[in-house]
Amino acid sequence: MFHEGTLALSQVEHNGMRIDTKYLGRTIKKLDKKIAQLSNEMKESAECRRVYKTWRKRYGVKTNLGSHEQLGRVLFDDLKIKGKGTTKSGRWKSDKDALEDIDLPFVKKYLEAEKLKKARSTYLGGILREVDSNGFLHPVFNLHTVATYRSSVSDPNTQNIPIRDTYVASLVRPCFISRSPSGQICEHDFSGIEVRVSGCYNKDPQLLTYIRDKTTDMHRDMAMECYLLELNQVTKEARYCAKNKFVFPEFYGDWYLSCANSLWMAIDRMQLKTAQGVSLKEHLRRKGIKRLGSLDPDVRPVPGTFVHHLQTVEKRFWEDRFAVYSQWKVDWWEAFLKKGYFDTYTGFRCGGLLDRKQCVNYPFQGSAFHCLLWCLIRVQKMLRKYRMRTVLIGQIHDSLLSDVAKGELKDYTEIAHKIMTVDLKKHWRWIIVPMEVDCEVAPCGRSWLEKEKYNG
DNA sequence: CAACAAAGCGCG
DNA sequence: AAAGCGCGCTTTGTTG
Repeated sequence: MFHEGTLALSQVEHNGMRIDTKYLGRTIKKLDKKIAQLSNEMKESAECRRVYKTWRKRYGVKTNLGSHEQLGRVLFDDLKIKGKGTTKSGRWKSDKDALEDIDLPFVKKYLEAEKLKKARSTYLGGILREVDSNGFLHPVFNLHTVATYRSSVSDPNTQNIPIRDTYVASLVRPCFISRSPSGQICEHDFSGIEVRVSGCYNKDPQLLTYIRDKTTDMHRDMAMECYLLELNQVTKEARYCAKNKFVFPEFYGDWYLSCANSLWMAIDRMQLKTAQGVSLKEHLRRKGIKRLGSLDPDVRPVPGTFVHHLQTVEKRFWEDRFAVYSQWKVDWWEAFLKKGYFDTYTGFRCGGLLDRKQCVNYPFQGSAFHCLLWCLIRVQKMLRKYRMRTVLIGQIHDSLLSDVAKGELKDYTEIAHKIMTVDLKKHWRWIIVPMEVDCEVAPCGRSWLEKEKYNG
């Protein structure tokens, strides 16, 4: 599969992604201006003066407003703001999490500037550096670099193009356009494939039911438990938080203390409410949970705190709800210790120095990607067989990116959908759950940003 | 100047 | 006992 995959991905490299170079140049200029403007405000506006003066006092001509190490010293040493601890080497933590609750205009501007600088240098700058004279990008796909036997992409990396922050996405994604004014950027995405594949390994009956029975909803149920909600009180946002701040972290080996913290912070940051409009802080207070509680691992959780509550949620999660999954992890790890390796269902052997979490996470991270890779190979064969003009232009772990030629959308999406949901399952009988695919398509000649849900 | 480590941040 | 997994890329700051 990797031999065929290498050939297929080299074709994807050759195809390349069309770049809107005019937009790129324009947006770089615009961002440079915005970044300079922000930097100016940090130095000269009245509301920022106190912080900037303190900074100058400490660093003089060495003042660098892009240095997070300097920022940490200024805020947490000089201005006595309460920090969020230090890194391993003893410097103040100064990432987004440590800064975003500080109510200073200077810090708000700093965070905004850092965000724009990231967009400017990593993304727009990276694209500009790599785009060829025809306006095409040809990123490099690797199958030999990743410990889990996933893929990686470089020069530039097109597997981490911004999407979650809608503003940054709206700056970067318009760069990626169809190669023809009548063509369409199209993306097929396996939904929840890592969870599905993990179900194939651990065969936890509860997890399999969640996957197979569409009337059930794991993330909704965990939102109910985490925030003590009734079914009719769960909002989309609460479900989102349960999914991304509890379920996935727990599946990958996180623990209740850090989950409790991020779920709790999310209430204010995302202004979480019940469906009826009551703030979740207030809601929890009515249920007897009045504060977060200590995040110190050595302090025993106190009843009436959110930390204590999450401890019980975690216990039920692993000991009652997903007990079979829990036991599978124990068995898989012990088998690895005994043999020194494990084999994935897709035919890969992982050995060497692995810790417990890596050992129980690698098999489905790799296997999930192999599902996508197998489909990519097949889709490309079909495109060639039917002499279609649609081309594959990328792959993002569980999704397939294409530039669909005029008049081929219906055929292409049918082919891709069938391969991903039907043929794949026939090829690998270990896939004992349904595979589901979301398809998104951009209007003719428009960019990757503008993809929207497509229904046959 | 190059090489490297650390910290940070984007994605699945 | 430790306290999410996997990547690539950038800037800062140090070292030789």
